[in-house]
Amino acid sequence: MPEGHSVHRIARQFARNFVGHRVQLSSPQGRFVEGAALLDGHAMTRARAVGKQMFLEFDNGLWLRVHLGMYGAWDFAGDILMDATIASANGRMGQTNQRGTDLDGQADAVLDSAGENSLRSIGAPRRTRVRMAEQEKEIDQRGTFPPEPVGQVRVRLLTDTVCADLRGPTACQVLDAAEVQAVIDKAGPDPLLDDSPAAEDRFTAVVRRKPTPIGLLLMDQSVVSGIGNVYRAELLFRAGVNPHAPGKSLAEDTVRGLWRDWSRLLTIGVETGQMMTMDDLAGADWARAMKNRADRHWVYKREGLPCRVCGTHILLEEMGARKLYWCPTCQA
DNA sequence: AAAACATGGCTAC
DNA sequence: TAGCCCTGTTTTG
Repeated sequence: MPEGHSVHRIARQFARNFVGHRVQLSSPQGRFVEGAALLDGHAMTRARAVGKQMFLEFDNGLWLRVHLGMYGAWDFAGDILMDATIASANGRMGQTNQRGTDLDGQADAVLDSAGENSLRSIGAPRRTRVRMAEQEKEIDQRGTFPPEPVGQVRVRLLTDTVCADLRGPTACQVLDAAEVQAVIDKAGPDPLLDDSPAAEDRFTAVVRRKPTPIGLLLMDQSVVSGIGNVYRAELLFRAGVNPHAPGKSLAEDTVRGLWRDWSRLLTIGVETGQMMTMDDLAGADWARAMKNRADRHWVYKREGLPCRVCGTHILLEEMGARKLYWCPTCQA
Protein backbone atom coordinates (compact mmCIF):
# COMPACT_ATOMS: atom_id res chain seq x y z
CA MET A 1 0.00 0.00 0.00
CA PRO A 2 0.73 3.54 -0.12
CA GLU A 3 2.96 4.63 2.70
CA GLY A 4 2.44 8.05 4.24
CA HIS A 5 3.50 10.09 1.24
CA SER A 6 0.74 8.71 -1.00
CA VAL A 7 -1.98 9.43 1.52
CA HIS A 8 -0.86 13.05 1.80
CA ARG A 9 -0.95 13.33 -1.98
CA ILE A 10 -4.43 11.88 -2.14
CA ALA A 11 -5.66 14.28 0.55
CA ARG A 12 -4.32 17.14 -1.55
CA GLN A 13 -6.16 15.82 -4.52
CA PHE A 14 -9.40 15.92 -2.53
CA ALA A 15 -8.60 19.40 -1.26
CA ARG A 16 -8.01 20.48 -4.81
CA ASN A 17 -11.06 18.95 -6.40
CA PHE A 18 -13.72 18.33 -3.76
CA VAL A 19 -13.35 20.70 -0.84
CA GLY A 20 -15.93 23.45 -1.14
CA HIS A 21 -18.17 21.36 -3.38
CA ARG A 22 -21.37 19.47 -2.76
CA VAL A 23 -20.75 15.76 -3.12
CA GLN A 24 -22.99 12.86 -3.97
CA LEU A 25 -21.93 9.66 -2.23
CA SER A 26 -22.93 6.16 -3.23
CA SER A 27 -21.68 2.62 -2.80
CA PRO A 28 -21.78 0.87 -6.18
CA GLN A 29 -20.44 -2.27 -4.48
CA GLY A 30 -23.24 -2.10 -1.93
CA ARG A 31 -21.09 -2.54 1.15
CA PHE A 32 -21.15 1.10 2.27
CA VAL A 33 -24.70 2.12 1.50
CA GLU A 34 -25.55 3.29 5.01
CA GLY A 35 -22.34 5.23 5.48
CA ALA A 36 -22.65 6.91 2.11
CA ALA A 37 -26.21 8.00 2.95
CA LEU A 38 -24.95 9.84 6.05
CA LEU A 39 -22.78 12.10 3.92
CA ASP A 40 -24.64 12.17 0.61
CA GLY A 41 -25.44 15.65 -0.65
CA HIS A 42 -23.22 17.49 1.79
CA ALA A 43 -20.32 19.76 0.92
CA MET A 44 -16.80 18.62 1.70
CA THR A 45 -15.13 21.09 4.03
CA ARG A 46 -11.73 19.62 4.68
CA ALA A 47 -9.30 16.90 3.60
CA ARG A 48 -6.67 15.72 6.03
CA ALA A 49 -3.95 13.07 5.99
CA VAL A 50 -2.51 11.68 9.19
CA GLY A 51 0.09 9.04 8.56
CA LYS A 52 -1.56 6.38 6.42
CA GLN A 53 -5.09 7.49 7.19
CA MET A 54 -7.18 10.08 5.42
CA PHE A 55 -10.10 12.06 6.83
CA LEU A 56 -12.64 13.94 4.74
CA GLU A 57 -14.92 16.37 6.57
CA PHE A 58 -18.43 17.29 5.46
CA ASP A 59 -20.61 20.26 6.35
CA ASN A 60 -22.83 18.23 8.63
CA GLY A 61 -19.89 17.70 10.97
CA LEU A 62 -19.29 14.10 9.99
CA TRP A 63 -16.10 12.67 8.58
CA LEU A 64 -15.19 9.87 6.20
CA ARG A 65 -12.18 7.93 7.43
CA VAL A 66 -10.30 5.86 4.87
CA HIS A 67 -7.34 3.54 5.25
CA LEU A 68 -6.20 1.98 1.99
CA GLY A 69 -4.50 -1.03 3.51
CA MET A 70 -2.47 -3.10 1.11
CA TYR A 71 -4.56 -2.94 -2.05
CA GLY A 72 -6.67 0.12 -1.67
CA ALA A 73 -6.74 2.77 -4.37
CA TRP A 74 -8.56 5.88 -5.46
CA ASP A 75 -9.48 6.46 -9.06
CA PHE A 76 -10.15 10.09 -9.97
CA ALA A 77 -12.01 10.89 -13.16
CA GLY A 78 -13.44 13.94 -14.83
CA ASP A 79 -12.17 17.48 -15.16
CA ILE A 80 -9.40 17.10 -12.63
CA LEU A 81 -7.18 19.82 -11.37
CA MET A 82 -3.95 18.01 -10.82
CA ASP A 83 -1.00 18.74 -8.67
CA ALA A 84 1.78 19.21 -11.20
CA THR A 85 3.92 16.62 -9.51
CA ILE A 86 1.41 13.90 -10.27
CA ALA A 87 1.78 14.37 -13.96
CA SER A 88 5.49 14.84 -13.52
CA ALA A 89 5.82 11.51 -11.77
CA ASN A 90 4.44 9.99 -14.94
CA GLY A 91 7.01 11.77 -17.00
CA ARG A 92 4.27 13.60 -18.84
CA MET A 93 5.03 17.11 -17.85
CA GLY A 94 8.63 17.37 -18.87
CA GLN A 95 10.50 19.65 -16.55
CA THR A 96 7.73 21.12 -14.45
CA ASN A 97 9.14 19.48 -11.38
CA GLN A 98 12.65 18.99 -10.16
CA ARG A 99 13.78 17.85 -6.81
CA GLY A 100 14.94 20.57 -4.52
CA THR A 101 11.81 22.57 -4.94
CA ASP A 102 10.21 23.32 -1.61
CA LEU A 103 6.95 22.23 -0.21
CA ASP A 104 5.55 24.84 2.06
CA GLY A 105 4.95 22.34 4.81
CA GLN A 106 1.21 22.83 4.82
CA ALA A 107 -0.04 19.29 5.18
CA ASP A 108 -3.67 19.99 5.74
CA ALA A 109 -5.59 21.74 3.09
CA VAL A 110 -8.51 23.61 4.55
CA LEU A 111 -11.49 25.07 2.86
CA ASP A 112 -10.31 28.64 2.65
CA SER A 113 -6.87 27.74 1.42
CA ALA A 114 -7.71 24.83 -0.82
CA GLY A 115 -6.62 25.38 -4.33
CA GLU A 116 -3.76 27.61 -3.42
CA ASN A 117 -0.72 27.31 -1.21
CA SER A 118 1.22 24.10 -1.58
CA LEU A 119 -0.51 22.84 -4.67
CA ARG A 120 1.21 23.74 -7.85
CA SER A 121 -1.57 23.61 -10.32
CA ILE A 122 -1.10 22.80 -13.94
CA GLY A 123 -3.72 25.39 -14.73
CA ALA A 124 -6.99 24.50 -16.32
CA PRO A 125 -8.75 21.33 -15.30
CA ARG A 126 -8.07 18.42 -17.55
CA ARG A 127 -10.48 15.68 -18.52
CA THR A 128 -8.67 12.57 -17.48
CA ARG A 129 -8.61 9.54 -15.24
CA VAL A 130 -5.94 8.98 -12.63
CA ARG A 131 -5.34 6.11 -10.25
CA MET A 132 -3.78 7.01 -6.94
CA ALA A 133 -2.39 4.16 -4.90
CA GLU A 134 1.23 3.47 -4.21
CA GLN A 135 1.95 4.45 -7.78
CA GLU A 136 -0.05 6.97 -9.70
CA LYS A 137 -0.91 6.57 -13.29
CA GLU A 138 -3.13 7.97 -15.91
CA ILE A 139 -5.57 5.37 -17.09
CA ASP A 140 -7.25 6.94 -20.09
CA GLN A 141 -8.24 10.31 -21.38
CA ARG A 142 -11.74 9.84 -22.70
CA GLY A 143 -15.03 8.30 -21.89
CA THR A 144 -18.35 9.31 -20.51
CA PHE A 145 -18.76 11.14 -17.24
CA PRO A 146 -19.26 9.82 -14.72
CA PRO A 147 -17.50 6.62 -15.78
CA GLU A 148 -18.85 3.13 -15.19
CA PRO A 149 -17.52 1.80 -11.89
CA VAL A 150 -14.65 -0.61 -12.44
CA GLY A 151 -14.31 -3.51 -10.01
CA GLN A 152 -15.56 -3.39 -6.45
CA VAL A 153 -16.14 0.30 -5.76
CA ARG A 154 -16.81 0.70 -2.03
CA VAL A 155 -17.70 4.35 -2.29
CA ARG A 156 -18.04 6.86 -5.10
CA LEU A 157 -17.76 10.59 -4.50
CA LEU A 158 -19.25 12.66 -7.26
CA THR A 159 -19.50 16.38 -7.96
CA ASP A 160 -20.68 18.06 -11.12
CA THR A 161 -17.28 17.66 -12.69
CA VAL A 162 -15.19 15.18 -10.72
CA CYS A 163 -15.58 11.59 -9.61
CA ALA A 164 -13.50 9.61 -7.09
CA ASP A 165 -13.91 5.84 -6.64
CA LEU A 166 -12.50 3.96 -3.67
CA ARG A 167 -11.62 0.31 -4.11
CA GLY A 168 -10.18 -2.32 -1.76
CA PRO A 169 -9.75 -0.25 1.41
CA THR A 170 -9.01 -1.76 4.78
CA ALA A 171 -11.11 0.92 6.45
CA CYS A 172 -13.93 3.12 5.23
CA GLN A 173 -16.24 4.51 7.88
CA VAL A 174 -18.15 7.58 8.98
CA LEU A 175 -17.03 9.18 12.24
CA ASP A 176 -18.01 12.26 14.21
CA ALA A 177 -15.45 14.88 15.15
CA ALA A 178 -14.70 13.39 18.55
CA GLU A 179 -14.09 9.97 17.05
CA VAL A 180 -11.75 11.45 14.46
CA GLN A 181 -9.84 13.22 17.18
CA ALA A 182 -9.54 9.98 19.13
CA VAL A 183 -7.99 8.24 16.13
CA ILE A 184 -5.59 11.09 15.55
CA ASP A 185 -4.63 11.21 19.23
CA LYS A 186 -3.66 7.56 19.10
CA ALA A 187 -1.36 8.09 16.14
CA GLY A 188 2.32 8.86 16.52
CA PRO A 189 3.62 12.17 15.15
CA ASP A 190 3.54 12.84 11.42
CA PRO A 191 6.31 15.21 10.29
CA LEU A 192 4.02 16.84 7.75
CA LEU A 193 1.44 17.66 10.40
CA ASP A 194 3.87 18.75 13.04
CA ASP A 195 7.51 19.51 12.32
CA SER A 196 7.99 21.19 15.68
CA PRO A 197 10.77 20.30 18.11
CA ALA A 198 8.05 18.92 20.37
CA ALA A 199 7.11 16.29 17.80
CA GLU A 200 10.74 15.26 17.43
CA ASP A 201 11.11 15.18 21.21
CA ARG A 202 8.06 12.98 21.56
CA PHE A 203 9.30 10.48 19.00
CA THR A 204 12.78 10.45 20.49
CA ALA A 205 11.56 9.96 24.04
CA VAL A 206 9.23 7.10 23.13
CA VAL A 207 11.85 5.25 21.09
CA ARG A 208 14.54 5.64 23.73
CA ARG A 209 12.31 4.23 26.42
CA LYS A 210 11.50 0.94 24.69
CA PRO A 211 13.39 -2.34 24.57
CA THR A 212 11.69 -3.12 21.24
CA PRO A 213 13.94 -3.39 18.15
CA ILE A 214 14.03 -0.14 16.24
CA GLY A 215 12.97 -2.07 13.12
CA LEU A 216 9.63 -2.72 14.82
CA LEU A 217 9.27 0.70 16.39
CA LEU A 218 9.53 2.47 13.04
CA MET A 219 6.61 0.38 11.74
CA ASP A 220 4.50 1.06 14.85
CA GLN A 221 1.99 3.74 13.81
CA SER A 222 1.52 4.78 17.42
CA VAL A 223 5.23 5.62 17.66
CA VAL A 224 5.54 7.47 14.37
CA SER A 225 3.01 7.87 11.58
CA GLY A 226 3.32 6.97 7.95
CA ILE A 227 6.38 4.71 7.78
CA GLY A 228 5.87 1.41 5.96
CA ASN A 229 8.08 -1.44 4.94
CA VAL A 230 10.03 0.40 2.26
CA TYR A 231 10.77 3.49 4.30
CA ARG A 232 11.64 1.38 7.34
CA ALA A 233 14.42 -0.47 5.55
CA GLU A 234 15.72 2.62 3.82
CA LEU A 235 15.69 4.88 6.87
CA LEU A 236 17.64 2.32 8.90
CA PHE A 237 20.21 1.88 6.16
CA ARG A 238 20.63 5.62 5.70
CA ALA A 239 21.18 5.98 9.44
CA GLY A 240 23.56 3.00 9.62
CA VAL A 241 21.41 1.49 12.34
CA ASN A 242 21.02 -2.23 13.00
CA PRO A 243 17.30 -3.07 12.81
CA HIS A 244 17.62 -5.29 15.87
CA ALA A 245 19.00 -2.57 18.09
CA PRO A 246 16.60 -1.91 20.97
CA GLY A 247 15.17 1.59 20.90
CA LYS A 248 16.61 2.32 24.33
CA SER A 249 20.12 1.36 23.18
CA LEU A 250 20.27 4.12 20.56
CA ALA A 251 22.02 7.43 21.07
CA GLU A 252 19.74 10.44 21.25
CA ASP A 253 21.31 12.00 18.16
CA THR A 254 20.72 8.81 16.23
CA VAL A 255 17.02 8.80 17.04
CA ARG A 256 16.63 12.49 16.28
CA GLY A 257 18.42 11.81 13.01
CA LEU A 258 15.88 9.11 12.13
CA TRP A 259 13.03 11.57 12.72
CA ARG A 260 14.63 14.26 10.61
CA ASP A 261 15.44 11.83 7.83
CA TRP A 262 11.85 10.56 7.84
CA SER A 263 10.68 14.15 7.53
CA ARG A 264 13.03 14.61 4.59
CA LEU A 265 12.06 11.41 2.79
CA LEU A 266 8.36 12.04 3.35
CA THR A 267 8.69 15.51 1.89
CA ILE A 268 10.46 14.13 -1.17
CA GLY A 269 7.83 11.41 -1.46
CA VAL A 270 4.96 13.87 -1.40
CA GLU A 271 6.72 16.06 -3.89
CA THR A 272 7.68 13.40 -6.40
CA GLY A 273 5.02 10.75 -5.79
CA GLN A 274 7.75 8.16 -5.49
CA MET A 275 9.46 6.55 -2.54
CA MET A 276 12.76 8.02 -3.60
CA THR A 277 15.23 7.09 -0.89
CA MET A 278 18.50 7.62 -2.76
CA ASP A 279 18.13 11.36 -2.74
CA ASP A 280 21.78 12.12 -3.35
CA LEU A 281 21.40 11.13 -6.97
CA ALA A 282 21.65 13.76 -9.65
CA GLY A 283 21.02 14.18 -13.34
CA ALA A 284 20.75 10.96 -15.30
CA ASP A 285 20.99 8.82 -12.17
CA TRP A 286 18.03 10.66 -10.64
CA ALA A 287 16.02 10.28 -13.82
CA ARG A 288 16.76 6.56 -13.99
CA ALA A 289 15.77 6.09 -10.35
CA MET A 290 12.54 8.01 -10.85
CA LYS A 291 11.71 5.65 -13.70
CA ASN A 292 12.80 2.32 -12.27
CA ARG A 293 12.02 1.18 -8.78
CA ALA A 294 15.08 -1.09 -8.84
CA ASP A 295 17.33 1.97 -9.02
CA ARG A 296 15.51 3.86 -6.30
CA HIS A 297 16.50 2.17 -3.05
CA TRP A 298 19.59 1.34 -1.02
CA VAL A 299 18.45 -2.05 0.32
CA TYR A 300 14.72 -2.60 -0.27
CA LYS A 301 14.17 -5.71 -2.41
CA ARG A 302 17.92 -6.08 -2.90
CA GLU A 303 18.48 -9.32 -0.96
CA GLY A 304 21.58 -11.17 -2.15
CA LEU A 305 22.78 -8.21 -4.17
CA PRO A 306 25.94 -6.35 -3.18
CA CYS A 307 25.45 -3.37 -0.92
CA ARG A 308 25.72 -0.17 -2.93
CA VAL A 309 28.19 1.15 -0.36
CA CYS A 310 30.33 -1.75 0.85
CA GLY A 311 29.55 -4.69 -1.42
CA THR A 312 28.30 -7.00 1.33
CA HIS A 313 25.32 -9.13 0.30
CA ILE A 314 22.07 -7.55 1.45
CA LEU A 315 20.20 -9.72 3.93
CA LEU A 316 16.52 -10.57 3.99
CA GLU A 317 14.68 -11.62 7.13
CA GLU A 318 11.23 -11.42 8.64
CA MET A 319 10.60 -8.77 11.24
CA GLY A 320 7.15 -7.87 12.39
CA ALA A 321 5.73 -10.33 9.84
CA ARG A 322 7.19 -8.18 7.07
CA LYS A 323 10.28 -8.55 4.95
CA LEU A 324 13.23 -6.64 6.26
CA TYR A 325 16.20 -5.82 4.05
CA TRP A 326 19.49 -4.62 5.50
CA CYS A 327 23.26 -4.56 5.18
CA PRO A 328 24.99 -6.29 8.10
CA THR A 329 28.19 -4.34 7.48
CA CYS A 330 26.87 -0.80 7.04
CA GLN A 331 24.28 -1.41 9.75
CA ALA A 332 26.51 -3.29 12.19
C1' DA B 1 -1.71 -18.79 -18.16
C1' DA B 2 -1.54 -19.42 -13.48
C1' DA B 3 0.19 -18.58 -9.11
C1' DA B 4 2.45 -16.01 -5.82
C1' DC B 5 3.29 -11.92 -3.78
C1' DA B 6 2.84 -7.09 -1.74
C1' DT B 7 3.74 -0.55 0.35
C1' DG B 8 -1.03 -2.59 6.24
C1' DG B 9 -3.43 -3.30 9.83
C1' DC B 10 -7.62 -4.84 11.89
C1' DT B 11 -10.25 -8.66 13.83
C1' DA B 12 -11.42 -13.22 15.23
C1' DC B 13 -9.66 -17.41 16.95
C1' DT C 1 -1.55 -16.71 14.19
C1' DA C 2 -4.71 -16.78 10.20
C1' DG C 3 -8.04 -14.44 7.51
C1' DC C 4 -9.66 -10.42 5.34
C1' DC C 5 -9.52 -6.62 1.82
C1' DC C 6 -9.99 -8.51 -3.29
C1' DT C 7 -6.11 -5.34 -6.96
C1' DG C 8 -1.86 -4.88 -9.65
C1' DT C 9 2.57 -6.65 -10.48
C1' DT C 10 5.97 -10.12 -10.58
C1' DT C 11 7.35 -14.78 -10.76
C1' DT C 12 6.69 -19.46 -12.09
C1' DG C 13 5.47 -23.15 -15.13
